Amino acid sequence: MSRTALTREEVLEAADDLVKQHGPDALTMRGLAARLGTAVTSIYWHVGNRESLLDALVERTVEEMGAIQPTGRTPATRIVSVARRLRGELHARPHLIAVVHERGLTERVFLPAQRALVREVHSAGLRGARAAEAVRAVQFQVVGFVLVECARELAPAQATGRERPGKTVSARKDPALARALARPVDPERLFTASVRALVKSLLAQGNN
Amino acid sequence: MSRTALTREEVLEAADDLVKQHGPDALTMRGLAARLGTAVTSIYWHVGNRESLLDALVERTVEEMGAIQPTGRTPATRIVSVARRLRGELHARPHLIAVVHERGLTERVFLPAQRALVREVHSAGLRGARAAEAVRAVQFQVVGFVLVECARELAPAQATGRERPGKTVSARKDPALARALARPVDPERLFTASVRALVKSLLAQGNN
DNA sequence: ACCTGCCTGTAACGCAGTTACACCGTCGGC
DNA sequence: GCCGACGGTGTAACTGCGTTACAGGCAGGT
Repeated sequence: MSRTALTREEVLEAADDLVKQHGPDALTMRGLAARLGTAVTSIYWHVGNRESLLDALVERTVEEMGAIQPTGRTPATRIVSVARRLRGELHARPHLIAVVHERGLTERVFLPAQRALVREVHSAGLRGARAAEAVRAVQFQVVGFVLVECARELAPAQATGRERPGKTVSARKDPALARALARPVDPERLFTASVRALVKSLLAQGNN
Repeated sequence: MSRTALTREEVLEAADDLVKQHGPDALTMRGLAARLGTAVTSIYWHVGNRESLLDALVERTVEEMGAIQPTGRTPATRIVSVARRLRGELHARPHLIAVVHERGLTERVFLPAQRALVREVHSAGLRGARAAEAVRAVQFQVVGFVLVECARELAPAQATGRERPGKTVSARKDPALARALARPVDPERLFTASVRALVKSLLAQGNN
């Protein structure tokens, strides 16, 4: 009956498609089996269970991302470029973020950028623990930011809440600020500004 | 039969307990009913459905957190203190983070610190869009960091991966860095350092 | 006495992950 | 040629989940 026998790779491919298109919740074992024109048990035979399937998907996608190369002249701009590229890669795979987060595989997503960051931080003159701290600060910053972004996208009518108007003292003194805070965030802009600010401080010698 | 009639508040309280102790996945309608010694339908009568129940829990907890007061002398240290306190509050409620994140209510969790941040940023001399950007950068930084922290805690044997030893160029030149990166992260330390670095840059005038 | 609104319980529906078990084909050994 | 092992598939079930249709119970107003 079976067309040419089912392979693990086929299963992963179909699962990846499903998750890419409709998110991780849409990945059901029965649905996957139906899509492949086979029975549930075959899926289990090839990939174990849903958990392993998701793990395999994460691994697959992270490898597909590969390493990240910096561009720019100064170490600071090169680090920022790495951060932006990492964010871009992650952002292009929102489904991955969801899966990774709910499975606690965040470390895994740190790695593609790690080596590049180490190199740049080092060439900026940072050594030892200080350098490691800088690398990790940037990693956390990027991944954290992307997580927040993804979470925000899930909320349609975010309903910024019942801000009683004119409540904040500064709101009166600085209407421009109030207006800016009322406007929706421009994540790209905010991200670049944040990373730039963070990196600038991290690379400055002798601060604490 | 019923002891003294079931009330919405009782339901919320029990649900809160359940989530606090065993995480949001442990909150099942049947389990909740059993814990309250009542039937499932009563739960539905009082809170609508699981979604609304979770929403109500988030609302409850965020209100319980209340506003956050800064301490310290300079605006920078005061902002850092707000960030640390917000992190502390969130960290004391890991269950809340999970729920909030998977429901896309991240904005909600930004608010307790918002007013304090606005005030401090303003008193540091930032105005208008620049000030708003600074406030948001700190908010994203804090919440993002906590999200990453929570995700990491879910992964028991994180398995930092197959780092082929000596692969990175800098690993040879800077063994201290390699060692520091191999060690587990100290989140508290890294958080403070990151926020401090970010704030320092944000408050510096005339940078871009 | 009866109706109405609030509240509770019984029993089911549909869908999820998972698995026990029977089956079918192919291939190596006799 | 036969037979058993093994890789792979299919049927049908189990459990547990959120949710709901429906049948009441109990108070109070008329």
